[in-house]
Amino acid sequence: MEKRRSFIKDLLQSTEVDRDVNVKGWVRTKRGNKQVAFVAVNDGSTINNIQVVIDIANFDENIVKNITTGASVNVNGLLVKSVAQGQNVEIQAKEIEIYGTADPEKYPLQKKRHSLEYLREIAHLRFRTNTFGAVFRIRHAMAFAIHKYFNDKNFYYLHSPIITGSDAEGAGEMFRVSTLDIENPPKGEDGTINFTEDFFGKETNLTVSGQLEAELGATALSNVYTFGPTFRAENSNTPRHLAEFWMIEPEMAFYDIHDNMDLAEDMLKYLIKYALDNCMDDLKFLENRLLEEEKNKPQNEKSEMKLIEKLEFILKGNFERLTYTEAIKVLENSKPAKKGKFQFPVEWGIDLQSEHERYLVEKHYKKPVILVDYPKNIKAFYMKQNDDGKTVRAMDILFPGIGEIIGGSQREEDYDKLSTRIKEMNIPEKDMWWYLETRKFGTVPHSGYGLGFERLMLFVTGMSNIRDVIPFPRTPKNAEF
RNA sequence: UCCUCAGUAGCUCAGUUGGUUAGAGCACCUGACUGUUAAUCAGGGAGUCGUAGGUUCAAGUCCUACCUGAGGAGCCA
Repeated sequence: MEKRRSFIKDLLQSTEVDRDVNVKGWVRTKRGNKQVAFVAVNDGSTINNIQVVIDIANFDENIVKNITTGASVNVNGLLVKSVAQGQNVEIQAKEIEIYGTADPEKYPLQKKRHSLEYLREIAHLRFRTNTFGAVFRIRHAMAFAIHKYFNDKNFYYLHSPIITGSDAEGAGEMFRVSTLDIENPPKGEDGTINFTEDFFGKETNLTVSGQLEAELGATALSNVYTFGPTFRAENSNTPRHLAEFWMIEPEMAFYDIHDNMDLAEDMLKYLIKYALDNCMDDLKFLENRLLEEEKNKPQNEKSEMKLIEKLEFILKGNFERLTYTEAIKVLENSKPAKKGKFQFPVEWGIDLQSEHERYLVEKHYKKPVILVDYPKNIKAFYMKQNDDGKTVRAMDILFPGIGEIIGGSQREEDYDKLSTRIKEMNIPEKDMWWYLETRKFGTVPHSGYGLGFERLMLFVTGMSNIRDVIPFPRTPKNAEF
């Protein structure tokens, strides 16, 4: 009797009407009068709801009463052309089963729009909103597109370890992993904690980067990428940082820094195009949401482009590529520098501040910028040294509104140069023996980069807080859910 | 971690130089309406004013500390 369940996404596109269908989902709204009720049902397959029309006379009073915002329902009915404006098809209900009621007095979501801050406090339910439905459908699409992109390019997906015994990445503070009794840890004669009694027989932490391990893979498989969770115990309280985030780290043998930049730019464009080709309904919703949000803002705070326009714009042109040294010159000759408007003065050798990056991307070039050849003193030990003795082949890709979305480099493949640099920077060499051996045996020029998945998500969705593009954000003082 | 701002009904917010019984919109409930589209109209219930101290005849309002959130900065992806 009961038809197989259809997804609402498919029914809304169907031209085959006057047939029995079954949908299962959650009630978004109910409208109507004594005779007829209109129930908007959503099953997550699309941002759009299907309208279920209930002839009240044909249904038990309790059923109709319990169809409230948030309730889960099983609907059998006839898919028909809608006689009213607003939707092409709707379902004339024949049977309705309520799986679970949602007490309207207590259900925290209303038909009306909520603030993102409030929804963050009910992250277990925020999936049921249009905004987060859209965001997480896009998040899936982006994750899928990343695998597809690399797979189509002969990259292998490499699982780098989550637990790491090396703290040499230098990418930030780490979370310790230990099974020792925290109240009463075993101690050596000198009073320090004896980690040889710990689970792994040594100090271990959650990974801050899979890069070093990816490099090992690349020295045999040629092209690999990692895509996994990454953990940083930094006390960062910004809309761009998480303590737990997802990072994509491709690593390519026989790639120099230019090949590296080409790949990174191509990949970003591919991902943005994928979103435009596959997530239009959700993007349109998010675009309207942004317009609504900016309605009351003063003109100078409004975005210059609408969301979809902004994404299409990225596809059109090439990213601006220049060296760090050239960027410093541009900044030195800029209006804000001459008027003393920068809070941090510009000079060769400094690490660029947010205000400098934003000037380059948002004011000067007005498009994504790739900076290369940074001073070696402000970059990591593994980056390939240039012949000038001052710079390394590092590259950062800066996006409008986001800042650094990708950081990467050509890696130093020369054993002597690398081990000298490790000594100079006081990195514990004994922990790095395996990394150094790849330079001892059949070393090759190679490159790679790290893409912050949530930063990509910020850009693609137009959301402004990184906590709203990951299902369960982990930030300082917050690990609820 | 630093700087700034905020915390009042389920949600979003107003609340004057400190002064009667703390308000509005939405949501919710009840009623009306023969097809609604954030439905509409009428009525109703709803509050430990973030927490703890302090000043005062009197504190939502002033002071101190703390908690939580947001924005900016640093760290970075």
